[in-house]
Amino acid sequence: MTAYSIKSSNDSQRIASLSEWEIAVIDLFLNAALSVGLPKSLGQIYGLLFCRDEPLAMDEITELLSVSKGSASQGLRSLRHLGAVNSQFLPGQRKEHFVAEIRLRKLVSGFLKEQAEPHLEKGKARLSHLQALVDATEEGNSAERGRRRTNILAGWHRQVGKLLPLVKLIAGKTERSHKR
Amino acid sequence: MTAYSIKSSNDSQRIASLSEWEIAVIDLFLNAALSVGLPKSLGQIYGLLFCRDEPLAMDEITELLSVSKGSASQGLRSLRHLGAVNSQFLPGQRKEHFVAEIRLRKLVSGFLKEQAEPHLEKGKARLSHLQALVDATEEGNSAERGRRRTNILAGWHRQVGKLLPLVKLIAGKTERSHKR
DNA sequence: CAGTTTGTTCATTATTTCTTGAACAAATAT
DNA sequence: ATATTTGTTCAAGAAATAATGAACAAACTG
Repeated sequence: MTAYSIKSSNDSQRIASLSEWEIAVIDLFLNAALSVGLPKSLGQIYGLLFCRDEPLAMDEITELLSVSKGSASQGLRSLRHLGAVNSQFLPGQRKEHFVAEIRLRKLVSGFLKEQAEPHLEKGKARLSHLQALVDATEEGNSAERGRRRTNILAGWHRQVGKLLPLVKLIAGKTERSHKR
Repeated sequence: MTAYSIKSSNDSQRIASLSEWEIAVIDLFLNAALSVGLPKSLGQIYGLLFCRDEPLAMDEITELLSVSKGSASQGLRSLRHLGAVNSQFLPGQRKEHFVAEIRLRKLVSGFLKEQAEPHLEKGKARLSHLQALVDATEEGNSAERGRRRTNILAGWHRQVGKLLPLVKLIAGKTERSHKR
């Protein structure tokens, strides 16, 4: 789980090596990604960008992490969708360069927006479907039970709908400015 | 994704069939489980128990869902760890019987306790490790950068630590009593 | 205590998910 | 226009994860 090219000390040349602490950070994000159900390459890429002050281009990423071009391309796309990285085209440079978003609030809300909200939406549809099925059930124990359960689910749905915005809020609440 | 034995109407015999709305509920929980990174069998089992008023035994579960004994056994254990099902031994009955926990607050807090908190704990250890690595880095750009990043991570860690208890609270906040 | 019933474990198998890399497209440079 | 650089897509392979079922253990039963 750790096989990058380490660089012992001085740091001036742009790419081609990771310091030990950077490797540890990358590994940290790798694990964090897995634990929220995202592919590990997303974690690695974000971790690397998180370490660096200067924007990195895709080929620097593939080299430093030894991941394929395909993974880097797809990974960066997902990270952009999640709002976890931003890209910029430096004037004069052909390549697109990537930077990590480090504001926790943005990370959390991006994650919720991409991962949680779509499920909530689908849930709404499923609830109606369920409602219809219960209505189509001939009266009896089952129909009655179905109604009770549908009500519970609808209540949960409401609750979670209220919860998400609050989480976003709180995640940014006491956040201090980080000097760059 | 839907191949249970459906039962068209009247419901009195204990097991051996699922009504249409129950199948829909089970499928709903199957999807919910996958979306929070749990195996689908957990979702199915919970979904089934959620539908029923009476406690079910393991063999009823395996039969109704056509899952293996192994899956049911392991699935029920996980669900118990998560606090999502409770078991009871009815007097006179040999078999253990299972019931779904339907209080959202309990479900959320169980989930967080089992899934999130351990990661937070590990995170603490990782942060110290990281700190050590940075301290061991010879002074220069990299060390300075490492310090800044470590501070950011420590801040996030604190934030998330504050967030979790709040989520648990809010999840139960306005919950109404559901009649049984 | 032999015979059931009930439930767990774990090696194998099946399924799902991720990664790779080569082929392609788009944009810039010569 | 042709060649080069940059980035995307997607089928095939690799890796990770979950499900199965047979062998086992434990607890009851007569």
